[in-house]
Amino acid sequence: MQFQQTLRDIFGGYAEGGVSIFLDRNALSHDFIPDNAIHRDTEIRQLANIIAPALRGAKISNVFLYGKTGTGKTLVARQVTSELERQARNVKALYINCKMKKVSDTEYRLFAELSRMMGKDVPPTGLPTDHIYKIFYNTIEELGGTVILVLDEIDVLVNKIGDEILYNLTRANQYLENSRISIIGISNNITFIETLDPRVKSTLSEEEMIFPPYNATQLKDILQQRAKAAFSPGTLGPGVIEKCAALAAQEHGDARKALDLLRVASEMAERKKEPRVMVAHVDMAEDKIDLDRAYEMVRAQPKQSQAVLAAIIRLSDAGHKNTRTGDIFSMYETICTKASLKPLTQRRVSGLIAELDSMGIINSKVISKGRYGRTREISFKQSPDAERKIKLTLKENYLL
DNA sequence: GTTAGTTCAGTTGAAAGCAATATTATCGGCTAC
DNA sequence: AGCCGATAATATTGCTTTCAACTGAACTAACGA
Repeated sequence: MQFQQTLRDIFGGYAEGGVSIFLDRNALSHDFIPDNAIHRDTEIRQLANIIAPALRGAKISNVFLYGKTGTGKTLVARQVTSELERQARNVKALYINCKMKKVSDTEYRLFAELSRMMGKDVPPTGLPTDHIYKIFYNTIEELGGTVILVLDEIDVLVNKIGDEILYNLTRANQYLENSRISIIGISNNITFIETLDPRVKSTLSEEEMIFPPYNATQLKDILQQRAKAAFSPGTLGPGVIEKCAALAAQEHGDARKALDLLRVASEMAERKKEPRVMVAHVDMAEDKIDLDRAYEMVRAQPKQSQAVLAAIIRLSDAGHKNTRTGDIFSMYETICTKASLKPLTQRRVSGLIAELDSMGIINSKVISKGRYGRTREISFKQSPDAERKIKLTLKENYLL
Protein backbone atom coordinates (compact mmCIF):
# COMPACT_ATOMS: atom_id res chain seq x y z
CA MET A 1 0.00 0.00 0.00
CA GLN A 2 2.52 2.55 1.20
CA PHE A 3 4.98 1.28 -1.30
CA GLN A 4 2.56 1.61 -4.17
CA GLN A 5 1.73 5.05 -2.99
CA THR A 6 5.33 6.21 -3.15
CA LEU A 7 5.78 4.58 -6.51
CA ARG A 8 2.81 6.45 -7.79
CA ASP A 9 4.26 9.67 -6.45
CA ILE A 10 7.52 9.09 -8.18
CA PHE A 11 6.05 8.05 -11.48
CA GLY A 12 3.42 10.75 -11.37
CA GLY A 13 6.05 13.34 -10.64
CA TYR A 14 8.18 12.28 -13.56
CA ALA A 15 5.34 11.90 -16.00
CA GLU A 16 4.15 15.42 -15.58
CA GLY A 17 7.58 16.81 -15.19
CA GLY A 18 6.25 18.78 -12.23
CA VAL A 19 6.61 18.59 -8.51
CA SER A 20 4.12 16.73 -6.37
CA ILE A 21 2.24 18.66 -3.76
CA PHE A 22 3.59 16.18 -1.30
CA LEU A 23 7.00 16.13 0.19
CA ASP A 24 6.29 13.22 2.43
CA ARG A 25 2.80 11.92 2.34
CA ASN A 26 3.37 9.60 5.28
CA ALA A 27 3.54 12.51 7.65
CA LEU A 28 -0.22 12.75 7.35
CA SER A 29 -1.00 9.13 8.09
CA HIS A 30 -2.21 8.10 11.56
CA ASP A 31 0.67 5.85 12.40
CA PHE A 32 3.28 8.46 11.68
CA ILE A 33 5.07 9.34 14.87
CA PRO A 34 6.38 12.89 14.87
CA ASP A 35 9.41 13.69 16.98
CA ASN A 36 7.45 15.61 19.51
CA ALA A 37 3.79 15.59 20.30
CA ILE A 38 2.58 19.09 20.75
CA HIS A 39 -0.08 20.06 23.26
CA ARG A 40 0.43 16.87 25.15
CA ASP A 41 3.26 18.01 27.39
CA THR A 42 1.37 17.42 30.59
CA GLU A 43 0.44 13.92 29.60
CA ILE A 44 3.94 13.09 28.44
CA ARG A 45 5.44 14.35 31.66
CA GLN A 46 2.89 12.53 33.73
CA LEU A 47 3.38 9.21 31.99
CA ALA A 48 7.14 9.61 32.02
CA ASN A 49 7.04 10.16 35.76
CA ILE A 50 5.03 7.03 36.23
CA ILE A 51 7.32 4.78 34.27
CA ALA A 52 10.61 6.45 35.10
CA PRO A 53 11.35 4.17 38.07
CA ALA A 54 12.08 1.48 35.51
CA LEU A 55 15.39 3.21 34.98
CA ARG A 56 16.43 2.09 38.41
CA GLY A 57 15.02 -1.34 37.83
CA ALA A 58 12.09 -0.78 40.13
CA LYS A 59 8.68 -2.16 39.44
CA ILE A 60 6.48 0.45 37.84
CA SER A 61 2.76 0.88 38.18
CA ASN A 62 0.36 -0.31 35.58
CA VAL A 63 -1.22 2.59 33.78
CA PHE A 64 -4.52 2.95 32.09
CA LEU A 65 -4.97 5.65 29.48
CA TYR A 66 -8.27 6.68 28.13
CA GLY A 67 -9.75 9.36 25.96
CA LYS A 68 -11.64 9.71 22.72
CA THR A 69 -10.18 8.66 19.39
CA GLY A 70 -7.52 10.92 18.02
CA THR A 71 -6.54 12.50 21.32
CA GLY A 72 -2.97 11.33 21.18
CA LYS A 73 -3.05 8.39 23.61
CA THR A 74 -1.19 6.03 21.35
CA LEU A 75 1.23 8.70 20.30
CA VAL A 76 2.14 9.66 23.84
CA ALA A 77 2.47 6.06 24.95
CA ARG A 78 4.72 5.12 22.08
CA GLN A 79 6.85 8.18 22.37
CA VAL A 80 7.42 7.92 26.08
CA THR A 81 8.09 4.20 26.07
CA SER A 82 10.50 4.32 23.17
CA GLU A 83 12.42 7.16 24.77
CA LEU A 84 12.62 5.18 27.97
CA GLU A 85 13.80 2.16 26.02
CA ARG A 86 16.52 4.26 24.50
CA GLN A 87 17.77 5.55 27.84
CA ALA A 88 17.46 2.42 29.90
CA ARG A 89 19.43 -0.67 29.18
CA ASN A 90 17.09 -3.21 30.64
CA VAL A 91 13.71 -1.98 29.56
CA LYS A 92 11.78 -3.45 26.70
CA ALA A 93 8.51 -1.96 25.49
CA LEU A 94 6.17 -4.06 23.43
CA TYR A 95 3.47 -2.20 21.62
CA ILE A 96 0.51 -4.16 20.41
CA ASN A 97 -2.67 -2.94 18.86
CA CYS A 98 -5.28 -5.40 19.95
CA LYS A 99 -7.56 -4.39 17.14
CA MET A 100 -5.43 -6.20 14.65
CA LYS A 101 -7.17 -9.40 13.94
CA LYS A 102 -4.17 -11.65 13.95
CA VAL A 103 -3.39 -10.59 17.47
CA SER A 104 -6.57 -10.31 19.36
CA ASP A 105 -8.42 -13.35 18.16
CA THR A 106 -7.12 -15.75 20.74
CA GLU A 107 -4.96 -15.81 23.79
CA TYR A 108 -2.49 -17.91 21.88
CA ARG A 109 -2.04 -15.40 19.11
CA LEU A 110 -1.49 -12.55 21.49
CA PHE A 111 1.29 -14.32 23.32
CA ALA A 112 2.75 -15.67 20.11
CA GLU A 113 2.93 -12.16 18.74
CA LEU A 114 4.45 -10.80 21.93
CA SER A 115 7.04 -13.54 21.98
CA ARG A 116 7.83 -12.87 18.38
CA MET A 117 8.37 -9.21 19.17
CA MET A 118 10.98 -10.26 21.67
CA GLY A 119 12.76 -12.16 18.98
CA LYS A 120 11.48 -15.64 19.67
CA ASP A 121 10.43 -17.66 16.70
CA VAL A 122 7.04 -19.09 17.49
CA PRO A 123 4.92 -21.22 15.19
CA PRO A 124 1.71 -19.45 14.25
CA THR A 125 -0.31 -22.39 15.42
CA GLY A 126 0.03 -25.86 16.81
CA LEU A 127 1.35 -25.42 20.33
CA PRO A 128 -0.94 -25.86 23.29
CA THR A 129 -1.85 -22.60 24.95
CA ASP A 130 -0.08 -23.20 28.23
CA HIS A 131 3.02 -23.95 26.27
CA ILE A 132 3.03 -20.52 24.69
CA TYR A 133 2.59 -19.00 28.13
CA LYS A 134 5.73 -20.76 29.21
CA ILE A 135 7.66 -19.61 26.17
CA PHE A 136 6.52 -16.08 26.78
CA TYR A 137 7.51 -16.02 30.43
CA ASN A 138 10.79 -17.75 29.77
CA THR A 139 11.68 -15.22 27.13
CA ILE A 140 10.96 -12.44 29.54
CA GLU A 141 13.07 -14.13 32.17
CA GLU A 142 15.96 -14.41 29.74
CA LEU A 143 15.63 -10.77 28.81
CA GLY A 144 15.49 -9.67 32.41
CA GLY A 145 14.70 -6.13 33.48
CA THR A 146 11.38 -4.49 32.90
CA VAL A 147 9.00 -5.34 30.13
CA ILE A 148 6.30 -2.81 29.38
CA LEU A 149 3.32 -4.11 27.52
CA VAL A 150 1.46 -1.39 25.70
CA LEU A 151 -1.94 -2.81 24.89
CA ASP A 152 -3.71 -0.45 22.55
CA GLU A 153 -7.48 -0.75 22.24
CA ILE A 154 -7.42 -3.11 25.15
CA ASP A 155 -11.20 -3.22 25.27
CA VAL A 156 -11.28 -5.14 22.02
CA LEU A 157 -8.96 -7.71 23.50
CA VAL A 158 -11.06 -8.16 26.61
CA ASN A 159 -14.26 -8.42 24.63
CA LYS A 160 -12.80 -11.17 22.54
CA ILE A 161 -10.86 -13.17 25.03
CA GLY A 162 -12.13 -12.15 28.43
CA ASP A 163 -10.33 -10.54 31.31
CA GLU A 164 -8.56 -13.56 32.82
CA ILE A 165 -5.76 -12.86 30.44
CA LEU A 166 -5.13 -9.53 32.10
CA TYR A 167 -5.39 -11.16 35.48
CA ASN A 168 -2.76 -13.70 34.48
CA LEU A 169 -0.49 -11.00 33.19
CA THR A 170 -0.74 -8.88 36.27
CA ARG A 171 -0.07 -11.86 38.46
CA ALA A 172 2.84 -13.04 36.39
CA ASN A 173 5.27 -10.93 38.40
CA GLN A 174 4.97 -13.38 41.27
CA TYR A 175 6.62 -16.07 39.22
CA LEU A 176 9.24 -13.99 37.52
CA GLU A 177 12.64 -13.96 39.15
CA ASN A 178 14.68 -11.27 37.52
CA SER A 179 12.19 -9.38 35.43
CA ARG A 180 8.95 -7.51 35.78
CA ILE A 181 5.95 -6.95 33.58
CA SER A 182 3.99 -3.73 33.53
CA ILE A 183 0.98 -2.93 31.47
CA ILE A 184 -0.07 0.26 29.81
CA GLY A 185 -3.64 -0.20 28.72
CA ILE A 186 -5.16 2.15 26.18
CA SER A 187 -8.85 2.44 25.50
CA ASN A 188 -11.26 4.96 24.13
CA ASN A 189 -14.11 3.45 26.01
CA ILE A 190 -14.30 5.01 29.42
CA THR A 191 -16.91 2.65 30.76
CA PHE A 192 -14.78 -0.28 29.79
CA ILE A 193 -12.81 -0.39 32.98
CA GLU A 194 -15.95 -0.70 35.03
CA THR A 195 -16.85 -3.95 33.31
CA LEU A 196 -13.65 -5.61 34.44
CA ASP A 197 -13.32 -8.09 37.23
CA PRO A 198 -12.61 -6.01 40.36
CA ARG A 199 -9.34 -7.83 40.96
CA VAL A 200 -8.12 -6.97 37.50
CA LYS A 201 -9.48 -3.50 37.72
CA SER A 202 -7.53 -2.55 40.79
CA THR A 203 -4.24 -3.89 39.51
CA LEU A 204 -4.57 -2.65 35.97
CA SER A 205 -5.44 0.89 36.82
CA GLU A 206 -2.99 1.66 39.55
CA GLU A 207 -2.57 4.89 37.66
CA GLU A 208 -5.09 6.44 35.33
CA MET A 209 -4.74 9.18 32.82
CA ILE A 210 -7.49 10.88 30.91
CA PHE A 211 -6.75 12.49 27.58
CA PRO A 212 -8.94 15.51 26.92
CA PRO A 213 -9.92 16.30 23.35
CA TYR A 214 -7.96 18.87 21.42
CA ASN A 215 -9.54 22.21 20.74
CA ALA A 216 -9.46 23.93 17.37
CA THR A 217 -6.35 25.96 18.07
CA GLN A 218 -4.42 22.94 19.21
CA LEU A 219 -5.54 20.98 16.20
CA LYS A 220 -4.33 23.80 14.04
CA ASP A 221 -0.88 23.62 15.59
CA ILE A 222 -0.75 19.88 15.11
CA LEU A 223 -1.75 20.13 11.49
CA GLN A 224 0.77 22.86 10.90
CA GLN A 225 3.52 20.72 12.33
CA ARG A 226 2.62 17.77 10.15
CA ALA A 227 2.02 19.91 7.12
CA LYS A 228 5.53 21.25 7.33
CA ALA A 229 6.86 17.76 6.85
CA ALA A 230 4.22 16.63 4.42
CA PHE A 231 3.93 19.37 1.83
CA SER A 232 6.20 21.12 -0.53
CA PRO A 233 6.45 24.76 0.50
CA GLY A 234 3.70 27.05 -0.69
CA THR A 235 1.26 24.39 -1.73
CA LEU A 236 -1.20 24.97 1.06
CA GLY A 237 -3.78 27.60 0.31
CA PRO A 238 -4.91 30.11 2.94
CA GLY A 239 -7.33 28.85 5.55
CA VAL A 240 -6.99 25.21 4.63
CA ILE A 241 -5.50 24.12 7.89
CA GLU A 242 -7.91 26.28 9.85
CA LYS A 243 -10.83 24.69 8.08
CA CYS A 244 -9.64 21.15 8.73
CA ALA A 245 -9.04 21.97 12.38
CA ALA A 246 -12.44 23.56 12.76
CA LEU A 247 -14.27 20.64 11.21
CA ALA A 248 -12.43 18.12 13.33
CA ALA A 249 -12.93 20.16 16.46
CA GLN A 250 -16.65 19.95 15.98
CA GLU A 251 -16.25 16.23 16.19
CA HIS A 252 -14.88 15.86 19.73
CA GLY A 253 -11.48 17.24 18.73
CA ASP A 254 -10.30 14.24 16.81
CA ALA A 255 -6.80 14.80 15.47
CA ARG A 256 -7.06 11.73 13.32
CA LYS A 257 -10.05 13.14 11.56
CA ALA A 258 -8.24 16.43 11.05
CA LEU A 259 -5.33 14.67 9.44
CA ASP A 260 -7.61 12.61 7.25
CA LEU A 261 -9.33 15.73 6.05
CA LEU A 262 -6.07 17.38 5.19
CA ARG A 263 -4.71 14.31 3.47
CA VAL A 264 -7.81 13.63 1.40
CA ALA A 265 -8.17 17.29 0.52
CA SER A 266 -4.66 17.45 -0.79
CA GLU A 267 -5.09 14.19 -2.67
CA MET A 268 -8.08 15.70 -4.38
CA ALA A 269 -6.11 18.75 -5.33
CA GLU A 270 -3.35 16.58 -6.63
CA ARG A 271 -5.65 14.40 -8.66
CA LYS A 272 -7.10 17.50 -10.26
CA LYS A 273 -3.59 18.59 -11.05
CA GLU A 274 -4.06 21.77 -9.13
CA PRO A 275 -0.94 23.33 -7.72
CA ARG A 276 -2.38 24.31 -4.38
CA VAL A 277 -4.75 22.86 -1.84
CA MET A 278 -7.69 25.15 -1.31
CA VAL A 279 -10.53 25.37 1.18
CA ALA A 280 -12.91 24.02 -1.44
CA HIS A 281 -10.90 20.82 -1.50
CA VAL A 282 -11.45 20.41 2.19
CA ASP A 283 -15.19 20.60 1.71
CA MET A 284 -14.94 18.00 -0.98
CA ALA A 285 -12.77 15.87 1.24
CA GLU A 286 -15.33 15.96 3.99
CA ASP A 287 -17.99 14.68 1.65
CA LYS A 288 -15.72 12.07 0.24
CA ILE A 289 -14.75 10.72 3.64
CA ASP A 290 -18.38 10.31 4.62
CA LEU A 291 -19.23 8.77 1.30
CA ASP A 292 -16.38 6.32 1.40
CA ARG A 293 -17.18 5.30 4.90
CA ALA A 294 -20.80 4.53 4.14
CA TYR A 295 -19.90 2.81 0.94
CA GLU A 296 -17.20 0.67 2.48
CA MET A 297 -19.48 -0.32 5.29
CA VAL A 298 -22.17 -1.46 2.92
CA ARG A 299 -19.68 -3.36 0.84
CA ALA A 300 -18.38 -5.14 3.89
CA GLN A 301 -21.85 -6.24 4.92
CA PRO A 302 -22.87 -9.87 4.50
CA LYS A 303 -25.34 -10.60 1.77
CA GLN A 304 -28.36 -10.92 4.01
CA SER A 305 -27.74 -7.54 5.51
CA GLN A 306 -27.36 -6.06 2.05
CA ALA A 307 -30.64 -7.63 1.06
CA VAL A 308 -32.34 -5.92 3.97
CA LEU A 309 -30.79 -2.63 2.95
CA ALA A 310 -31.94 -3.22 -0.61
CA ALA A 311 -35.47 -3.70 0.66
CA ILE A 312 -35.27 -0.46 2.57
CA ILE A 313 -33.92 1.46 -0.41
CA ARG A 314 -36.51 0.04 -2.71
CA LEU A 315 -39.32 1.05 -0.44
CA SER A 316 -37.95 4.53 0.03
CA ASP A 317 -37.52 4.89 -3.74
CA ALA A 318 -41.10 3.85 -4.20
CA GLY A 319 -41.99 6.93 -2.22
CA HIS A 320 -43.02 5.24 1.00
CA LYS A 321 -42.59 7.47 3.98
CA ASN A 322 -41.96 6.06 7.41
CA THR A 323 -41.45 2.49 6.36
CA ARG A 324 -42.15 0.00 9.07
CA THR A 325 -40.44 -3.26 9.88
CA GLY A 326 -43.31 -5.31 8.52
CA ASP A 327 -43.18 -3.63 5.09
CA ILE A 328 -39.47 -4.12 4.94
CA PHE A 329 -39.71 -7.71 5.92
CA SER A 330 -42.16 -8.58 3.16
CA MET A 331 -40.18 -6.61 0.59
CA TYR A 332 -37.11 -8.38 1.83
CA GLU A 333 -38.76 -11.73 1.31
CA THR A 334 -39.57 -10.98 -2.31
CA ILE A 335 -36.03 -9.78 -2.88
CA CYS A 336 -34.74 -12.97 -1.38
CA THR A 337 -36.77 -15.17 -3.67
CA LYS A 338 -35.64 -13.17 -6.67
CA ALA A 339 -32.02 -13.40 -5.64
CA SER A 340 -32.51 -17.02 -4.56
CA LEU A 341 -31.43 -16.32 -1.02
CA LYS A 342 -32.83 -18.19 1.91
CA PRO A 343 -34.93 -15.63 3.79
CA LEU A 344 -34.13 -15.14 7.43
CA THR A 345 -36.68 -14.85 10.19
CA GLN A 346 -38.33 -11.64 11.13
CA ARG A 347 -36.42 -11.67 14.40
CA ARG A 348 -33.14 -11.68 12.60
CA VAL A 349 -34.15 -9.03 10.10
CA SER A 350 -35.17 -6.86 13.00
CA GLY A 351 -31.70 -7.31 14.38
CA LEU A 352 -30.09 -6.52 11.05
CA ILE A 353 -32.08 -3.33 10.80
CA ALA A 354 -30.86 -2.37 14.23
CA GLU A 355 -27.29 -3.04 13.12
CA LEU A 356 -27.61 -0.97 9.98
CA ASP A 357 -28.96 1.79 12.16
CA SER A 358 -26.11 1.70 14.62
CA MET A 359 -23.69 1.87 11.73
CA GLY A 360 -25.40 5.02 10.61
CA ILE A 361 -26.30 3.68 7.19
CA ILE A 362 -29.98 4.11 7.88
CA ASN A 363 -32.01 5.99 10.45
CA SER A 364 -34.52 4.18 12.55
CA LYS A 365 -36.36 4.74 15.73
CA VAL A 366 -38.74 2.61 17.69
CA ILE A 367 -42.16 4.08 17.73
CA SER A 368 -45.37 3.06 19.34
CA LYS A 369 -48.39 3.44 17.15
CA GLY A 370 -50.81 2.78 19.90
CA ARG A 371 -53.60 0.47 19.01
CA TYR A 372 -51.64 -0.36 15.85
CA GLY A 373 -48.69 -1.76 17.66
CA ARG A 374 -45.08 -0.95 17.96
CA THR A 375 -42.50 -0.85 15.26
CA ARG A 376 -39.51 0.94 13.88
CA GLU A 377 -39.79 3.84 11.56
CA ILE A 378 -36.99 3.47 9.10
CA SER A 379 -35.58 5.79 6.52
CA PHE A 380 -32.58 5.65 4.27
CA LYS A 381 -30.63 8.84 4.30
CA GLN A 382 -27.35 9.30 2.52
CA SER A 383 -25.83 11.93 0.31
CA PRO A 384 -26.84 11.41 -3.33
CA ASP A 385 -23.33 10.33 -4.25
CA ALA A 386 -23.15 7.74 -1.54
CA GLU A 387 -26.63 6.56 -2.41
CA ARG A 388 -25.62 6.04 -6.00
CA LYS A 389 -22.55 4.09 -5.05
CA ILE A 390 -24.40 1.95 -2.55
CA LYS A 391 -27.08 1.14 -5.05
CA LEU A 392 -24.43 0.10 -7.50
CA THR A 393 -22.95 -2.32 -5.01
CA LEU A 394 -26.33 -3.79 -4.31
CA LYS A 395 -27.00 -4.16 -7.99
CA GLU A 396 -23.75 -6.03 -8.40
CA ASN A 397 -25.09 -8.55 -5.98
CA TYR A 398 -28.39 -8.78 -7.83
CA LEU A 399 -30.30 -7.34 -4.93
CA LEU A 400 -31.87 -4.38 -6.65
C1' DG B 1 -63.71 13.78 31.37
C1' DT B 2 -61.29 9.80 33.87
C1' DT B 3 -59.66 5.42 34.61
C1' DA B 4 -58.65 0.78 33.76
C1' DG B 5 -58.13 -2.59 30.40
C1' DT B 6 -57.08 -4.36 25.65
C1' DT B 7 -54.69 -4.79 21.62
C1' DC B 8 -51.53 -4.65 18.05
C1' DA B 9 -47.00 -5.22 15.59
C1' DG B 10 -43.07 -5.69 16.63
C1' DT B 11 -39.01 -5.28 20.02
C1' DT B 12 -35.88 -7.44 22.99
C1' DG B 13 -33.37 -11.00 25.55
C1' DA B 14 -32.02 -15.57 26.37
C1' DA B 15 -31.20 -20.04 25.02
C1' DA B 16 -30.33 -23.39 21.77
C1' DG B 17 -29.16 -25.21 16.96
C1' DC B 18 -25.98 -25.54 13.26
C1' DA B 19 -22.31 -25.38 10.15
C1' DA B 20 -17.68 -23.82 9.50
C1' DT B 21 -13.25 -23.29 11.79
C1' DA B 22 -9.81 -23.77 15.02
C1' DT B 23 -7.64 -26.56 18.77
C1' DT B 24 -6.29 -30.75 21.03
C1' DA B 25 -5.45 -35.47 21.37
C1' DT B 26 -4.06 -39.59 19.38
C1' DC B 27 -1.61 -42.70 16.50
C1' DG B 28 1.47 -44.76 13.20
C1' DG B 29 5.88 -44.05 11.03
C1' DC B 30 10.50 -42.62 11.23
C1' DT B 31 15.02 -41.48 13.20
C1' DA B 32 18.65 -41.51 16.58
C1' DC B 33 20.52 -43.83 20.13
C1' DA C 1 12.42 -43.91 23.28
C1' DG C 2 11.36 -39.68 21.33
C1' DC C 3 9.84 -36.71 17.73
C1' DC C 4 6.98 -35.51 13.71
C1' DG C 5 3.21 -34.88 10.85
C1' DA C 6 -1.36 -36.44 9.76
C1' DT C 7 -5.83 -37.44 11.06
C1' DA C 8 -9.67 -37.98 14.16
C1' DA C 9 -12.02 -35.94 18.01
C1' DT C 10 -13.42 -32.01 20.31
C1' DA C 11 -14.13 -27.12 21.28
C1' DT C 12 -15.07 -22.51 19.73
C1' DT C 13 -17.21 -19.17 16.73
C1' DG C 14 -20.44 -16.67 14.25
C1' DC C 15 -24.83 -16.64 12.58
C1' DT C 16 -29.57 -17.93 13.03
C1' DT C 17 -33.77 -19.63 14.80
C1' DT C 18 -37.11 -20.50 18.61
C1' DC C 19 -39.55 -19.14 22.46
C1' DA C 20 -41.55 -15.99 25.19
C1' DA C 21 -41.83 -11.99 27.82
C1' DC C 22 -42.34 -7.04 27.18
C1' DT C 23 -43.75 -2.43 25.22
C1' DG C 24 -46.43 1.78 25.08
C1' DA C 25 -49.83 4.57 23.06
C1' DA C 26 -54.35 4.29 20.44
C1' DC C 27 -58.71 2.49 21.20
C1' DT C 28 -62.66 0.83 24.19
C1' DA C 29 -65.63 0.38 27.69
C1' DA C 30 -67.03 1.28 32.02
C1' DC C 31 -67.24 4.79 35.72
C1' DG C 32 -68.64 8.66 38.13
C1' DA C 33 -70.08 13.46 38.36
